[in-house]
Amino acid sequence: MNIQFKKGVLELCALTLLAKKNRYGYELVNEISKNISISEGTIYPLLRRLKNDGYVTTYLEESKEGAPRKYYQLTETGKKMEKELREEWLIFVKKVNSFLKGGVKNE
Amino acid sequence: MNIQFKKGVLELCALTLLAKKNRYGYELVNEISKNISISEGTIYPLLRRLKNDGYVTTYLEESKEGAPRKYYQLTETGKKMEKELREEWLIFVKKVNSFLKGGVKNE
DNA sequence: TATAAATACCTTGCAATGTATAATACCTTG
DNA sequence: CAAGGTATTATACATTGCAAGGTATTTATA
Repeated sequence: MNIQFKKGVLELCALTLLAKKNRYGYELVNEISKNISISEGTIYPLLRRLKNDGYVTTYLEESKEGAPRKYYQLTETGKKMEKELREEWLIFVKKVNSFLKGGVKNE
Repeated sequence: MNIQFKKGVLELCALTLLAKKNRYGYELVNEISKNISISEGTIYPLLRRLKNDGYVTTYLEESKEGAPRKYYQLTETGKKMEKELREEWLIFVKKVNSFLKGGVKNE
């Protein structure tokens, strides 16, 4: 899969999944991997960015299956960001598709 | 507009426009800019990459309106690439949209 | 003639972000 | 206690878009 397509979209995917419920990093990797190939080395730095930017907060919880899990929870800013990014994405896709269909305006 | 969304997509846009007819760099900047904000500093390096990778060939033509124009022409490899990238893009969009609609499989 | 503006091309350094790889740590099972 | 799955983190790297700046040509303006 084209690596470049993913840039910026993974953030949207992560925010979207977190908008439904709190999840831990490893879980996000697995969920996203079902549709888009992705590795751990991608998600964890992304989650740290989201936290640094104030879009999520984190808390630890024990797990019966291994190491403790760090859960990520959207902040209000994060929820707002999720909506904005989603809208931007839909507009962007429309514009690109208008190219593919040969319909460049004013030509 | 989100910069990251553009990654890789601009290449597809350029290839798509070139699939219709040969164009010069400055023209591509203007055409793409009608839909997606883009600067010359993005297109010229991109076109050089396309040439280095064998997707386009170039030739010069005089212009009455300014400096000579460097036209870009798709090679056979370039045409193939355009199709592939287009298909990859459409598949990718579908996958992302399946996230946005909340329909992550196997959940 | 000189100056400005538009056209057209190119280069450099930077920022953002995905990847590969490895290290660390926890827990369960044999 | 060693092995392997679970889970997080860190580092070095590659790609690509952007801003800023530069060059050259033509035409219009002063």
